[in-house]
Amino acid sequence: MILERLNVQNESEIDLSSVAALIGEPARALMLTALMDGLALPAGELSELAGISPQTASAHLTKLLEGGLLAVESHGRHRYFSLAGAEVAQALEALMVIAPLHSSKRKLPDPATCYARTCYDHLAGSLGVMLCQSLLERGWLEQNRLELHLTNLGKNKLEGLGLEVKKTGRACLDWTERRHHLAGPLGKALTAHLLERGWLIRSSGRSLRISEAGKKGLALEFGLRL
Amino acid sequence: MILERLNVQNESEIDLSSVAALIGEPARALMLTALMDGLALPAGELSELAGISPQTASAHLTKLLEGGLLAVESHGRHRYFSLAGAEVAQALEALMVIAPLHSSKRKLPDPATCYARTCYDHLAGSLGVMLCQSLLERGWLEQNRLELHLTNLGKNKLEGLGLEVKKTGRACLDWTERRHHLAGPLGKALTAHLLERGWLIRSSGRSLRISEAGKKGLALEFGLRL
DNA sequence: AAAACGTTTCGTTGCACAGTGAAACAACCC
DNA sequence: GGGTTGTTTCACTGTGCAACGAAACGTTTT
Repeated sequence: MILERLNVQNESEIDLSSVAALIGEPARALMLTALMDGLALPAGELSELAGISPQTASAHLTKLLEGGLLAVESHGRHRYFSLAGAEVAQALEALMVIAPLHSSKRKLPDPATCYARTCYDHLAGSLGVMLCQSLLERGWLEQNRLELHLTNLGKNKLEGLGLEVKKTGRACLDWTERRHHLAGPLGKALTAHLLERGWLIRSSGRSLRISEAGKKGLALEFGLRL
Repeated sequence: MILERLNVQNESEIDLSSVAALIGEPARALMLTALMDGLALPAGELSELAGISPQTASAHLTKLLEGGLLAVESHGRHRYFSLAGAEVAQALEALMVIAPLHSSKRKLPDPATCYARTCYDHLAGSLGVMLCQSLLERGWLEQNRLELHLTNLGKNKLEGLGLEVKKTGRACLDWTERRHHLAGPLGKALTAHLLERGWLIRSSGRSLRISEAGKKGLALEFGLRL
């Protein structure tokens, strides 16, 4: 997980108006506000969110990066963008205060979404972090830097659930929890499994909720205390 | 069918990006920062400050007004613009924080400028406030709401200095001091006199400094303790 | 190996908007 | 009154930049 931050080529050119101009483009403003909860989102998702094509979004994200408003984290072929710091979120909030009508329209991070959501293709939120933690504690998973491998115990247990065992996992930083959750093919497969079984149910947006069966099942199979 | 005014008249159209876009234009940003001390400046001075023609400045100022970033006060043929509120200044500061180079380049209000500066055409800063205060205490000036009139004593004294006595003054709120100083024709004439005599010397920008002769003269003639 | 996917680069088009000169308007001065 | 000054309006030009299609690149998956 490499956190790169592009240095501004000509620093003397960057001033108040430049930063404001970066925010002052509807599509960019949408992407920035989407990141205000500190979550890191991939370029594609941001482009969808802003209602623009991936190419256009890429150009915008590059500018935001160069302007020091965003940080990026490359995960394979994905690039996860997040606000460069709390000061950026603060500035956005300050602007919202003086944006007449929208001070009422602005919504705080949804608690349900914080609890359980999809992070691209896998489970995130505090539930995702808890699950990952539990699998590590039980010895189903082994962590080597950012790689998460199934142990033999884990393989057996997952086979018992009818899951592919060839897949490998990857640690993904959860921005609401500031701890890792399980991503990569394994994370994707596991999440898909939980959805198929009806333990997790897609709610509005990326938010997820747990079914009654899911509560029992997750406690029984993965040792989660919910 | 002519589409009248695509400009944001409908407040529901105003959002984060619109406000940021207003600030994100170099000339407008310059004018806004010039107003960050809370001072109200006329359109002409703002256009000069931003290095643009009066027409262009007028267009910009109109937009800033419609966007709710500025307030305006008409005094005769002058229109004094000021920030619409403290929240605006706060947002501008928040933006300066995340403007890379300017976190180091950003200068707090210059102490010298805080001490003595021109406010359009008259003396402002703590020196301006002190002078106004002293003239009131000595009974040269009388205050009636925002009007500052010379008393007979004041007229005599100023005539002794070779100043016009027909002129009348106006109280102008000093934002660095949060107290009034002497403005209006009288303030202008008095300041011009101080400059002519070499008691005050124009420094960089609107900042002023006091000469040695000025220190003595101001103490002697106006009872200022410097 | 090939195929699928996420992302970026390139080339082009189109539009919003800052900028100006000329002129109108308004308030102040002598 | 006429002249001056501060500001705005109008009509027009030029350009910076967001947008997209097409294609290239790098990674992951089968």
